[in-house]
Amino acid sequence: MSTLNVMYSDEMLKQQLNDQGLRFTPQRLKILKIFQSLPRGTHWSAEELHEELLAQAERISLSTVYRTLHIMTRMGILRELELAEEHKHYELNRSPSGQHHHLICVHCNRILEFAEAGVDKIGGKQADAMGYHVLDCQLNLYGVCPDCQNQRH
Amino acid sequence: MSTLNVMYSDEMLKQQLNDQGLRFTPQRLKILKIFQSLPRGTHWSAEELHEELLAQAERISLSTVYRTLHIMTRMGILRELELAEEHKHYELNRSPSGQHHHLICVHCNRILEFAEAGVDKIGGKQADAMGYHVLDCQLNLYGVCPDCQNQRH
DNA sequence: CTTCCAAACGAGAATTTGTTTCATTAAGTC
DNA sequence: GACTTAATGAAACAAATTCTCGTTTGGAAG
Ligand SMILES: [Mn+2]
Ligand SMILES: [Mn+2]
Ligand SMILES: [Zn+2]
Ligand SMILES: [Zn+2]
Repeated sequence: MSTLNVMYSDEMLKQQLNDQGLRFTPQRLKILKIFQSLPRGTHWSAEELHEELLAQAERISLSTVYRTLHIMTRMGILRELELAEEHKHYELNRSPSGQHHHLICVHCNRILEFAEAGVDKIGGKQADAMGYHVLDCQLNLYGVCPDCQNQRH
Repeated sequence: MSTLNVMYSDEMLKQQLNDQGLRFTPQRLKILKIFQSLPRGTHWSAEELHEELLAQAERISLSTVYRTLHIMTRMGILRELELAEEHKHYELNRSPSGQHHHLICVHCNRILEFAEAGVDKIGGKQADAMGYHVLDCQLNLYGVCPDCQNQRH
């Protein structure tokens, strides 16, 4: 958790997997590479990741996509986001230094990111007070973006 | 939004519905009554609400349950929560005075509530800066509760 | 380098959650 | 009380995710 996950090398992934009794497979490496190649602010669903794999002529099943997303989330490599659509989104976990939060337009689903160190501090304090060990801290702001405010009828 | 929704009376619900061209039905009233009767900290899925209705011998279809949850969320009577399960949860909206956030155990799904005025302040500031009109501000802390930390193997 | 075994894989069935359709009912208006 | 249209219930449908199971393969051990 203290290293920047963007720098994950093949060897580091293999190490971290094997340490947990898990295996380093071409599928897992490929999926990590894809996330590392995405621009910041990209939040992909399992389906979107699968489509990209197909586009790159990688034959990785949807089952494996879902399995890998779960494992990498548990490992702290990815972050699973519950934004306001009917499916989950994933992004590279940039914590702690690059941690950020999300502003979601409930009309057009546009998502903006923003950094705010104060939130994580508040979250950490609250969790401590209740004896919880914090894994992730997500502030979601649901609202209406400027564009959607204008095209109101 | 300035009134405490817990006090919603039959007449207030009818008023607010009719003002929007919607109708005051026995089903909608019943669902509001149920949420008002629940203890704080109860977060119900559509399915759980439907089961309670059946238990009370109310014959309200699941379609109506979903429709009502959406409408009441849009009206600001209920709050829709994206906690880390595979379905949405609903609770009475107590904003702004009684607003609160959630601490979720990723092992046992236990949920604790906590109030923290600072979060909403930070959220409001960020949203303003980006021109968004905020509807809801939700801080979710994912972690491991004390019990689950102990029963670690 | 070969053997072995559990972990991981792919394919597809199954499940869960939520939405849509449509004929019927009933709320609100005059 | 009659009219209009929103709301309802039942059931079909759809999307997202999980499960099952036979096959493949990573990696440890010899
Ligand atoms: Mn993000
Ligand atoms: Mn709550
Ligand atoms: Zn928008
Ligand atoms: Zn727990």
